[in-house]
Amino acid sequence: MASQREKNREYMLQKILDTARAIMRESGVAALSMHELARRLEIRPPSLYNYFSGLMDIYDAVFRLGFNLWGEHVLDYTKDAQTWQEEIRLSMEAYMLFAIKNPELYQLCFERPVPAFVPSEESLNISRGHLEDFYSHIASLENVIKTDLPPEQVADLVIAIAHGLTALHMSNEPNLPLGQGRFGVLIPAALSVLDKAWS
Amino acid sequence: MASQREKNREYMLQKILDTARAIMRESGVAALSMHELARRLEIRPPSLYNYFSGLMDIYDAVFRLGFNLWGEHVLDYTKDAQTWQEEIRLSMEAYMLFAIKNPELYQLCFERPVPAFVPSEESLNISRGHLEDFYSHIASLENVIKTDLPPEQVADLVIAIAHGLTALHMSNEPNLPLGQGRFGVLIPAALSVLDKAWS
DNA sequence: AACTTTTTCCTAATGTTATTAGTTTTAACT
DNA sequence: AGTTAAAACTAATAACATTAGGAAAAAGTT
Repeated sequence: MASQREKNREYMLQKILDTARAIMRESGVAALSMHELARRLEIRPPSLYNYFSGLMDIYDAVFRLGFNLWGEHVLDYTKDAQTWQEEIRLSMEAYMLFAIKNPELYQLCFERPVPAFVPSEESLNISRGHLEDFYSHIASLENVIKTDLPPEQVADLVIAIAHGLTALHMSNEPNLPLGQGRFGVLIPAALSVLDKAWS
Repeated sequence: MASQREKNREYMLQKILDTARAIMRESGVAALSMHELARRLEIRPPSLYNYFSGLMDIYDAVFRLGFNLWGEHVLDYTKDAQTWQEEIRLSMEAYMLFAIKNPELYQLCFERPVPAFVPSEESLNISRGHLEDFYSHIASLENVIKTDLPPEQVADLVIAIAHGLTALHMSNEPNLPLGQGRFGVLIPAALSVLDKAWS
């Protein structure tokens, strides 16, 4: 029983976030501005303050959206893993694939392209939650991965490799699909190294 | 036989770059502004245009400075390596150490904290030169590293791991010294994995 | 030491941005 | 149809980069 007013508000909020993402994707995450946003929505900049408390609040909403999509994406992409090698390969692929498919969300969530934007505590908690999930996922593989490293370090090392490969892929050949390009091609190489070391 | 005018100019150029680095270090790379710079130098903002063509030109000069220092730093830090393992360990340590000691240069040179800043061709060529150096360095180890990967991929994988560990160290615990913290501690772990895989 | 010239610095102005205050319009609810 | 709350507007402020044009200063020259 959402009132008409609530429905209108929801609709406008959605429209603002969609437009914000479009601007970030077209012109870079940092190109988002209240003026450009208002221009595309055919309203005056101050009207946006009826929906968000400021530009950073819009970034924060997109940040939260990004991590929610990220959570679903990883869960779905890694769901059929049978071995720890597959688990780690799919995790790395999921990371890079998310960046390729949603460059604006990847940049905002995993890099720091807008220095003035600092995610709110609430938003950070969402991202921390996903990290915890990954930690316990790796912890459940403790007995099958043959290494002296504690499971948190195994997880952190995997995260670091995935992040390194993805960051360099995105800054060199962001348009090449998964598995292609100077760094995109290296996920199997990284996995083979881990496999040889931990089997 | 530098004239007085040339000496004055050199002195002021140096003072501007030093102050720019101080601002970036204190308040973040993106906090650099002509106004703040002029404020600290006790001049009016337009006067800065006698020395640089604009804010982005100042970023470019610091970028170039950063890569020049980076080149010297790596050369010096890795000079005593005896084995390929040591070579790679020192390379990774050099990367993270440079970031810890010069966070403002690391961010500007290896991340993209100021989206409006795009390094000039001249500056990019300097950075490309250092990459080439690293490539040929790794290529010279081709016969001692036991892997099917071509040397460029070995180098890229090492770069990606070093970058991933460093980026995450800097966004989590930038003040902890080399070898400490969640990601700072992982260089030996990464090296052990590579050693087991490629020995 | 006086003169000339170039460099350096300044003031004033333009256009961009985020944001706030206060008011009017719109449209939902009664 | 009337009431009211939401959502839009205009106007204004303050920070910023940058340009134009002129004043001041310091170097180079006689």
